[in-house]
Amino acid sequence: MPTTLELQELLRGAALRVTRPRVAVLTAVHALPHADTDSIIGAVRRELPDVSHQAVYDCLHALTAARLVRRIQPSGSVARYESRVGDNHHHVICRSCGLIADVDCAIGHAPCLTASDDHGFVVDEAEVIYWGLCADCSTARSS
Amino acid sequence: MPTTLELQELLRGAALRVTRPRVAVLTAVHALPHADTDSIIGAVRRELPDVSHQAVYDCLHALTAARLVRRIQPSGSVARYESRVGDNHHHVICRSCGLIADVDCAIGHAPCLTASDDHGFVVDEAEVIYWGLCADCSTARSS
DNA sequence: CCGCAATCTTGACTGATTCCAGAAAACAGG
DNA sequence: CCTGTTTTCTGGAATCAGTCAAGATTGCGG
Repeated sequence: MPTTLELQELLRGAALRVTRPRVAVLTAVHALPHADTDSIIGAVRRELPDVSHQAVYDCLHALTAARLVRRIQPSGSVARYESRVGDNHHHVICRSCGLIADVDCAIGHAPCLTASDDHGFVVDEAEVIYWGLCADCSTARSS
Repeated sequence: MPTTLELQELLRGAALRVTRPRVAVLTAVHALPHADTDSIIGAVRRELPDVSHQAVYDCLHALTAARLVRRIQPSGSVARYESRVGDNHHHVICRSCGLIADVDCAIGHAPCLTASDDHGFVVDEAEVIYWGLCADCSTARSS
């Protein structure tokens, strides 16, 4: 969990102005992995009650563009954000309760980046989502 | 491209009633790979001008539940539907123009289904999305 | 300390998708 | 072929995430 100072350095390093809402949004994303926008707005307002939802959307877009956070959006879910960036990890998602967990790729560092036929595409990222049931839901269902 | 009769058989085989809108929706999904809902509504209405958008949504849900079509929803895009099901293929998506193409998995028949640490999840499907630039956009950009 | 932009606020708006209740159509048995 | 039951379709209204626009603020380099 980075300190406020470290987060400010992150922002400066990305050539972004350091504003209270941005620090609060960054803090929230670090504190709540895979949170949706609503949860982030809630967390931000616990510190700065008067931040508009618009500001949170703007911050999230700016942070995403600067690669300080990553946006993920599994089918049937609203946008979610996470702070782990640049380490090429993937996600397991529970079909029943929506729980999301991180997984490091089984194949290696830059996994699956080779499609068998790339149709002329220049591929720069492979995103993998594993669908299934989390431990709790799977137990609940089989009993 | 299956005939209308074959599509009707598909519906019957899935224990779904054979209705004109359903056949039209199935036809549209087969004819327009990766089409969004609007395009499908348009295609359906070319044959049956009076179908409501609600009926199309219902059909798509019913067909999805019956596994006759597959719903895909990449980040930042509306829901799209495709007719290839059960053959474990994946998608390349162009970041610039949104073009979607099919790719067979490079690793084999049931690829990537093994996460390195599954967190107790029972995984039943791995979905892979390759992000990049399609041939056209990549040419346009480098020139 | 100044001034320029970038950023934030407010509030309305869009567009995709869903919900609801009544009307209509399809399958099964007679 | 005909009726009843069940499922589907229609049309309209509601919801919800996310976006737009204009004006007020604020961070930051000089």
